[in-house]
Amino acid sequence: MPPKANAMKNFVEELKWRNMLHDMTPGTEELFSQGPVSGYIGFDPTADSLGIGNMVQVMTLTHFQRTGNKPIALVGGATGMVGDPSGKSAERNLLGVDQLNHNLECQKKQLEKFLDFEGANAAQIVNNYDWFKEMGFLEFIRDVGKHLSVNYMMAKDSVKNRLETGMSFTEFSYQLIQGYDFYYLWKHMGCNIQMGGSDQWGNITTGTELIRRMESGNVSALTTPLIKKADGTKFGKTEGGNIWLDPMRTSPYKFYQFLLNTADADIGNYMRVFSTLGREEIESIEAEHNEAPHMRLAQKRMAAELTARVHSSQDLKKAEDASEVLFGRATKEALMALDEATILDVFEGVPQAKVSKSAVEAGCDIVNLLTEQTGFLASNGEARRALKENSISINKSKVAPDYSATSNDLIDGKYILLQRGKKNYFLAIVE
RNA sequence: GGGGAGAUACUCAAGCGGCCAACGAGGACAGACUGUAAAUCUGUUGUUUUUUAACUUCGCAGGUUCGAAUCCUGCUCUCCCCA
Repeated sequence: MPPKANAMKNFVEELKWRNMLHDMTPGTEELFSQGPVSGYIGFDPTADSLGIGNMVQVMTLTHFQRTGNKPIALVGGATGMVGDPSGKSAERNLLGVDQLNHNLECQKKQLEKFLDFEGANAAQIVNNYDWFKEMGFLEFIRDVGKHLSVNYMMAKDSVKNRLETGMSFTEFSYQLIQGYDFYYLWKHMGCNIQMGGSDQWGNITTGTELIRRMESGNVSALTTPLIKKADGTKFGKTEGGNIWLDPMRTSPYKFYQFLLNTADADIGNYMRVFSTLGREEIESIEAEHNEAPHMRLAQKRMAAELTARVHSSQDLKKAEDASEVLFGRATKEALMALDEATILDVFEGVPQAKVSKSAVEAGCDIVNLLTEQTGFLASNGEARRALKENSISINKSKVAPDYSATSNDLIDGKYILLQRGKKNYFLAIVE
């Protein structure tokens, strides 16, 4: 499914115009000028799904592959057992082995969707547990640990920041484990560069240093800037929590909505990072967007592309339909025309309650429907207040306080969409 | 251990015997406006079939009083000062 590599464009150049280059070791550009490169990025199995934040690194690999290079995605079966101290102010709790393996498997499946496993520069997914499981402690500290000084390791920010508050030996040794990964991939798979977020710079350079000291190897490191919103807040988080790639955690609809709500100030940057569109195309979309920002062409375009890539084009279609019904000028007619499956999908996650059919057929007073029948609103007083505010809609049309719901209001003979204001939905299932 | 201050609705914070369902601010929700944005303006924010009405609420339990969030007693908790 991922697009084939296009004409051999230079990866570093590609990252530069996408604003995705934060730092790289000297000699990195020469490395790419010599032909296809094999490189890797590691993923930490802290959860059983990748979050949208991880998409930055997924996209780094995607751009890497599209410029003709061979990507390796590493899932951290071994490193996950230890815990990366980077950016953490306190010791991490270790995950149980079962949990870890579960997370690993789930992340691996997700990663498989994004890379191309065919052709000359086919992607690979590896698990560092595979080469650590055989290795004994003595072997490791003798063959690997001997090459780096504690002084060197202590100079890393991830360690330095913890000297005051304390840090276990386990976390201290994390960089060595990750460094050895790089060595192993370099030695056995010809991997010449490790990439990652800028917070990984320290860990990555431990690897390049290790390779230099162990076998005088010369490899590169490259990091991408941490993506954040123009207002300085963290990307990928909402009041509702993290945005996940797993549809069970974050529905495709919510995923789509999250992207659609991107601020104008961020959209240009996001398009560069998250889409595979070329420079000219992005610039022309931006120009068009600036002509009529309220149309949010850029947001729609990016949300569509990413939703389709992460989920599927069917999921995208549903998300777009759902958005149209919820936010567009969808009329009562459009809503009434929806089939049952779409309704359930659109209103998945919307609070629901069952209402007896006989009550509705007899004509159900609106206040009663809002409170006793459904529990949508807390009290009769609140319901009356809301009605007075003209904020209650049934099936997208406003209703007066003296309204009575009847079977005419049923969608597909069994649903009534209640709404308070624009954003609060409630689905009454009548049966 | 001694002394002092306090506990009020989602949060902060007035009230110190009747006019208190309780000022005000923030938040939240809604309406107008709008781009499913921001800002702004307006309204609502204890329950009860709209009410000049009733009921439940001001840490907990009692008491004084025609009447208490407001006074008294005990309890619980929080904070501050001196040891």
